[in-house]
Amino acid sequence: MAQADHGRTRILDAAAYTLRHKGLTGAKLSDIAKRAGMLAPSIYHHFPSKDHLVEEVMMEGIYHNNRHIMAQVEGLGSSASPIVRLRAAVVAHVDFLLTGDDYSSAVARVFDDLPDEMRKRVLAAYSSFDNYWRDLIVAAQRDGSANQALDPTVVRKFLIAMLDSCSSWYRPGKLSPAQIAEQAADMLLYGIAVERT
Amino acid sequence: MAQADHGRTRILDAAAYTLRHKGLTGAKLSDIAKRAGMLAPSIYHHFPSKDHLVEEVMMEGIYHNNRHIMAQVEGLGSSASPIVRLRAAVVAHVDFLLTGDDYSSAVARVFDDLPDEMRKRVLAAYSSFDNYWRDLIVAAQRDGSANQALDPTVVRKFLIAMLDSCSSWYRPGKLSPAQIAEQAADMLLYGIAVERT
DNA sequence: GTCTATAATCAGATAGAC
DNA sequence: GTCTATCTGATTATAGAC
Repeated sequence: MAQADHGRTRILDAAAYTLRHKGLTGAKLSDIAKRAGMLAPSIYHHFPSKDHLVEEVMMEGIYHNNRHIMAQVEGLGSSASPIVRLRAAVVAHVDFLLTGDDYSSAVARVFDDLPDEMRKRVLAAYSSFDNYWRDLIVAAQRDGSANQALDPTVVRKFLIAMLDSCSSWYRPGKLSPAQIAEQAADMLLYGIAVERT
Repeated sequence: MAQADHGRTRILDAAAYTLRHKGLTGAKLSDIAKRAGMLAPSIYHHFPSKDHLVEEVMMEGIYHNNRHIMAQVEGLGSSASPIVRLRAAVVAHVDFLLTGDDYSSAVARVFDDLPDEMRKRVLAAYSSFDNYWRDLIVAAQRDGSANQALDPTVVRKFLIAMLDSCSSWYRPGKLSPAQIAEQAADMLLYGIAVERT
């Protein structure tokens, strides 16, 4: 990060921002270039094609987010219970998205629209991340602190979709990113209802 | 529905299917036409532009889904408690998406990519729907059966994003649509955790 | 490393025959 | 009501000067 406006990095940042806000086909090369302070053809000096640029943003987004969540969870220390670890992951994920990481928001926004071949590669990179979530959920179930009647895969899909959505609807105002993260964690762990009926 | 392959309807169905599976820009007019059994220019005899066609699919999707959920909830009768009504809405929404309504799945898939003006109009049509969800949530909170510490708007956003996602990841196999719907309802109402810690 | 052309492609839309 | 042929505009990508 010492050299944040080195050409390549400046373009990647501009692409992440533009993909996040305009989607895959909405993000024109000229928009990205403009934000990076250059004209469209100049991008080709740094990247062979729009697809290559997009793919690099996706990979960065996945690894950024992944590293951040893992760091928060593992930072709890080995004494933390599985359910506490799961809660920390939820909070970290929401907080990361809302505190302005364009890369991970870009992934959430454009993933479904990627060309087939690229989506396969990005999905493969994502799978280690998926497994991490899965392990958090399964550990809590084995521990008896999470409902064993829930399917871990279904929980993971619903959970990630729910959390990823916040970057598209959140606007600063009444609630802070940290408060949204707490609400998400409470909702996911304890549900909307006060008690089982 | 008696005349399901009337020209207009055939095109709308084809557009809903194609938008659902390929997204807004991925759904070419030629793809839609092919599925409707004609060539692209023929669409212009029935619709003035791709945008008009897309907008009509969005509106249909919203009203279909809306009517279905309301019918299920109101069908419970006036004796049903707010939390039971909320659960019924969740189940109905998931079940509707997974039992093959291309229109509402198309809305979930392409909404964020719509041109600004159209998105505003679609959002306006959506707002009565949003209010219905909001009322279900607020009623349960007032009733004391839902956690009053949760922000109703945040709950609604997270809830809808979570439920809408299932049409993009669900594949028939181990679990049926009805089972996914039950898992979603249990997750949302009671949470992943067994008890508050 | 960025620019000014310009090519190549593709998709939405139109004209007009049948 | 659907077709063939064509136009138009936008966007990715290339060539080559500076």
